[in-house]
Amino acid sequence: MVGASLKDVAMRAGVSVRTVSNVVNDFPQVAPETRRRVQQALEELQYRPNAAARLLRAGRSGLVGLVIPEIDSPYFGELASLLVQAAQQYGWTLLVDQTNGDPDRERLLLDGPPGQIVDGLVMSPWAVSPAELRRRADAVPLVLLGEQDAAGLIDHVSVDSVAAAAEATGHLIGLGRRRIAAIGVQPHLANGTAQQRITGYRQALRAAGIPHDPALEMPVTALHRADGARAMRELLEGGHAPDAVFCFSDQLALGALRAALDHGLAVPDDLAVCGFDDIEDGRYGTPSLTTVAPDKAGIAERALSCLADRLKRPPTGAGRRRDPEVPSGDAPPPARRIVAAHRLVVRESTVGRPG
Amino acid sequence: MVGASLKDVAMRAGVSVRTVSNVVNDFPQVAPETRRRVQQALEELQYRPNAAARLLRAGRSGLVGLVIPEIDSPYFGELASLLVQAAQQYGWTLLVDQTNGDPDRERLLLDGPPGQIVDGLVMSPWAVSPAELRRRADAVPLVLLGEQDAAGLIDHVSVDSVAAAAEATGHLIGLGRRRIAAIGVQPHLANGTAQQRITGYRQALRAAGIPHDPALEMPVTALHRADGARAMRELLEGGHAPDAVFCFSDQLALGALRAALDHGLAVPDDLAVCGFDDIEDGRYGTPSLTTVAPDKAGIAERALSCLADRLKRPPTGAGRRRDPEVPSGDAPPPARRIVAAHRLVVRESTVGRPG
DNA sequence: CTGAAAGCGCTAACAG
DNA sequence: CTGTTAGCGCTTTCAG
Repeated sequence: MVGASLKDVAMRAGVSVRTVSNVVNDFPQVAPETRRRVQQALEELQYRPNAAARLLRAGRSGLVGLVIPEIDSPYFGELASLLVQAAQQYGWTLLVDQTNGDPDRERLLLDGPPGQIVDGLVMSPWAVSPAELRRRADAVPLVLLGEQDAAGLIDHVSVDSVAAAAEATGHLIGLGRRRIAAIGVQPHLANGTAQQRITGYRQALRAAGIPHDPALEMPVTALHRADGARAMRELLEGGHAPDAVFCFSDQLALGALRAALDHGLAVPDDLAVCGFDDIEDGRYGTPSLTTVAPDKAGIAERALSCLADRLKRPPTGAGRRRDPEVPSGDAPPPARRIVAAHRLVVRESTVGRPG
Repeated sequence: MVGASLKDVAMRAGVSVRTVSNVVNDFPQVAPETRRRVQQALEELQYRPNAAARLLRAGRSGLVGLVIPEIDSPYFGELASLLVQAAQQYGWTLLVDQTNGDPDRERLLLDGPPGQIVDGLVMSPWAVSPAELRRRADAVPLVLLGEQDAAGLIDHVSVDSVAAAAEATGHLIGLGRRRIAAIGVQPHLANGTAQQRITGYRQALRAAGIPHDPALEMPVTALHRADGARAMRELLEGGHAPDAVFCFSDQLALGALRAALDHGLAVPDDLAVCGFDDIEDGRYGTPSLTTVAPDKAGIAERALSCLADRLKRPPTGAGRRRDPEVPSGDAPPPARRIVAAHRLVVRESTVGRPG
């Protein structure tokens, strides 16, 4: 006893499957009396439309996927949660998967079951290049998250990292700091996040006439607390002690903060610390963390609305026909680059306790 | 140009779909030469098996679902990440969804697209009762996470929360504390987590001959930092100042910690704080947090191995026939209750800085 | 307004 | 070893 099919319901109600289908899908052209009978049969048999069959035939599952490098990681966690909720507004169910930044897994999720079953995908790529993603975007409507330079190839939403990093650095400069370190350089990653943030950082220094010291730009392998702590320790032990540090993520900042405290430094008096992401831990730690807050809700909302626009076009399913000779009438709309808002949130780690 | 089907490949290779299917599924009985030809056609046409069709026909998608109340929330985030990785060992792709503890959404995910498309489900229910879940477990193999009393109805893995809470409380008592508060009572929730932890807490107090003071047992509406901070403030302002507090989650503890610090208390001297979950924030905060560490990797591994056992039984797909008259030979194995390990991790929030 | 029937892409009897 | 074919459950065209 696994589930009743349309046929079962049709037999019970004494109608054809067509009519049952019409009722299930709320099509108007059904006589009230017929509809009633069908609905009763539906109820009695506990009918649930088979998602696989629907998908095969209609090419729509009502599912959208979110593919991110790490689910644990407060930033992506918060974003995922917001996307799940935003998706409900569109009548979609959002499913999340994790790549760990592994290129093979990024490809697998795109090509395999999740990518095929889903009506559209929101993805934050770390390893696969925009050009390669572009090819898959023919198969699944795709919206990218993050700063990688998709160069107009794919729909894409992110904050202006260059400007945000410049603001954060400017805030530190405004506090009178001069030896400002940057933690979070990641030359090996395909996504341009770190690249853009270091650019903004340097811009702000230059604008203030502060010479740029490469020894203060710390690379990391990942954006976690441990990496931030390690970088801070190196800075402190290397004799390059800064009087402020701008970290490319809150997790890095939290790690750096802990390392500085362990080192006997007072924050913010000896060292001002600024992060990026505005995760919850930063708000409740001691001292609380000054940070760049991307408009996460806005990012979620705009990513999905962007996806919704793509999905207005014909579904990829059933009646589809792949005929290279006959180009599909109207060209797809050009890729969009959406810039989400951000703001600098000043807290204790740069200005101390109020009162 | 959406994708080549088996038929397309068959035509190109000059064989039947059967043979192509055999090659794709790595069946041995294919002549080497034929196999080669087919493989080439596969390659040229960039063939990807259609997941929907496969699922419809074979009743297997290779996907498993994880349904949790909140994706943001470090504990579930870490668990989700571990489950994603463990699933790869089994050749499954794990998809995560969030319910916010909403009963309707819990049901929806079980009945609708995600629940139907997936081969099995790992779920941490908050609102739907075990009895109701039991009914759905006929449709999807289901493994529960957390403490709710499934009473032998459904496979189920969790730590021994009573014992763990007693250990944590015992640690506080061993430190010489006597006015030990508990933060995290949740009488309204269907999952028995809070209930079990308060039970362990009281057990430990009783064992130490410490009278139990209801004014020290603080209810919360959610397990977040803000709730922990609020409860702590009430405790402090209500004149019931404790000398120690056991919080039912690390997030609560982190919130309580911040509130205590804001209040001018020294931790652990004036107030010792212990949490539950061992999330990363607790390890890197100042002071670092003493906590009960559930063996998350073990939970993930055992949940999936449990699911794997269920999946050895016939798939729910295609050839299935629902005939109430003919009971399916062998009864399903009885529900299992798996207890995962935990240990108390002592850090600064109860014993101060070492050295 | 409703029925009959084709077929989405795949797997797996059932032949040969 | 390989070909033919019957569906899985659904949507949808085409007729009434």
